Amino acid sequence: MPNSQEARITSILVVDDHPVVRQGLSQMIGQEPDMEVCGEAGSFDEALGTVESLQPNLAIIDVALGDADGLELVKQIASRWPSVFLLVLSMHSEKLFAERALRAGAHGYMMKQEAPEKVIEAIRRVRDGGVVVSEELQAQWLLRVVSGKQDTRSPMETLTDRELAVFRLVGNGISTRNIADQLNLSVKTVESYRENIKNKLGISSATELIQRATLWVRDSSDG
Amino acid sequence: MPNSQEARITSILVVDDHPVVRQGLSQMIGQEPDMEVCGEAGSFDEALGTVESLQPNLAIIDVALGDADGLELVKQIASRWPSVFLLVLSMHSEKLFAERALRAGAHGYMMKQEAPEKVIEAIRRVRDGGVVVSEELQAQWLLRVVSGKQDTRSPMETLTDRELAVFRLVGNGISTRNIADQLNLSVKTVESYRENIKNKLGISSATELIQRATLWVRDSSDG
DNA sequence: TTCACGCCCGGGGATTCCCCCATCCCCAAT
DNA sequence: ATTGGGGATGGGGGAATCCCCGGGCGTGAA
Repeated sequence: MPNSQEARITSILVVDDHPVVRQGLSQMIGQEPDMEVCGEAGSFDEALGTVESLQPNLAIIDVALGDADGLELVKQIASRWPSVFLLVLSMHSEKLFAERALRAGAHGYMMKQEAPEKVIEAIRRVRDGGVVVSEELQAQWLLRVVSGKQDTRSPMETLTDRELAVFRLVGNGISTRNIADQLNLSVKTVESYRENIKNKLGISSATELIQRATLWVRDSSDG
Repeated sequence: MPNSQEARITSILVVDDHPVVRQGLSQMIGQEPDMEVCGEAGSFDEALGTVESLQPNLAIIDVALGDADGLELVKQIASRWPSVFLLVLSMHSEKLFAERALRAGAHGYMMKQEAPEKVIEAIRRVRDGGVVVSEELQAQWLLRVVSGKQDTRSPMETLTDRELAVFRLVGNGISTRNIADQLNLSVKTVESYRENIKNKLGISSATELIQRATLWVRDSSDG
């Protein structure tokens, strides 16, 4: 069983709305002998279609697919094709998205800032059934478990997946109505999310909300 | 059809804090016969160093270099090595950064969402001394030239004192009502100013106005 | 003078804001 | 099995705003 390489090659689907990033990942993966890129997708719907038609062993997914939500894509793929391993890639801090990604059904989370070798290594570990998060975050989670129930999370980390998705779209300059259309929700629901966000972040007005969201999207940091 | 290809090859420096993106750009460029990647940089300082040591013909620069500001890098390179052509790449909408990039000294602005062929084409046009922005923005700027006199001023400079004051307050997250109180004006007056600003800056919605004002206030305070 | 333009204000319909609240579902603790 | 928390979804309704339209008033330039 340790032979016959052909059968062991991991087929990978790359999902990112930036062609440049897809190209980079495909190139990196193509240089490895034990994996290959079987397809690419640049949008939410395209990703679902290609997962169905290509049946990859693994998918690499960006959390920010333009105005679409990568975490939502992870949830849908995880529920409809549970055998597909999922590695989430993002430019955002792990503190904010790693836990959400894993809860959504992903097997690993990695930042785009990481070196190519790290990404390749992460793919192998996810493919082999492992879980990938940064060591700092692992240590932090362990600490949280050991030290009891201290909630040391920052306000941003208390946001729900949905709230965070709305927050990101607000930062992209999308109106409440368009956010509702984008997420297939009622305008009233989006309004509720915006209120919740404001409460959790200690924001009092809509203009401040747009401000904070704009700066957050631009700096892609946490806090 | 020309000869002596060697002498015509454009040497390019790729500046981005994400290795994956550098890999993608390098790969795309490497497939073209008339250009090559002579180096990569992942940070502000590294970029300055490699420009000095490698003397590339052209540099592709991301506006978001981690904590550093890509536009500031553009300014410095443009002033110290004026012969280096600069193409700014970003994941953000052109409406927010394209004009800033050009005024900082870049010769082109392109979004990462664009297809690889578009990026390659943009490199060639910048290399040949051209300017690259999206067609929509070109049309918008042309319209401004045609409709009025040849006003080479930045749209920001066309704002009147009052409009600028309102713009600054909007960027600080102050509501229309509070702006009116603060300036001892009617709410309707402030609304009119906001409308005027939107017209002059080519902004269509209130959220975009807050976005633009927020970003403007942010980097007119530290830079 | 005329004319352009900056400044100040208003009407009015559409939309959003903002604070209430309700329902449903899932899951965990009791 | 019951209770209770939290998340997701959305409604009501009054206030505030957005957004396009318009008007006056002053000043300086043609």
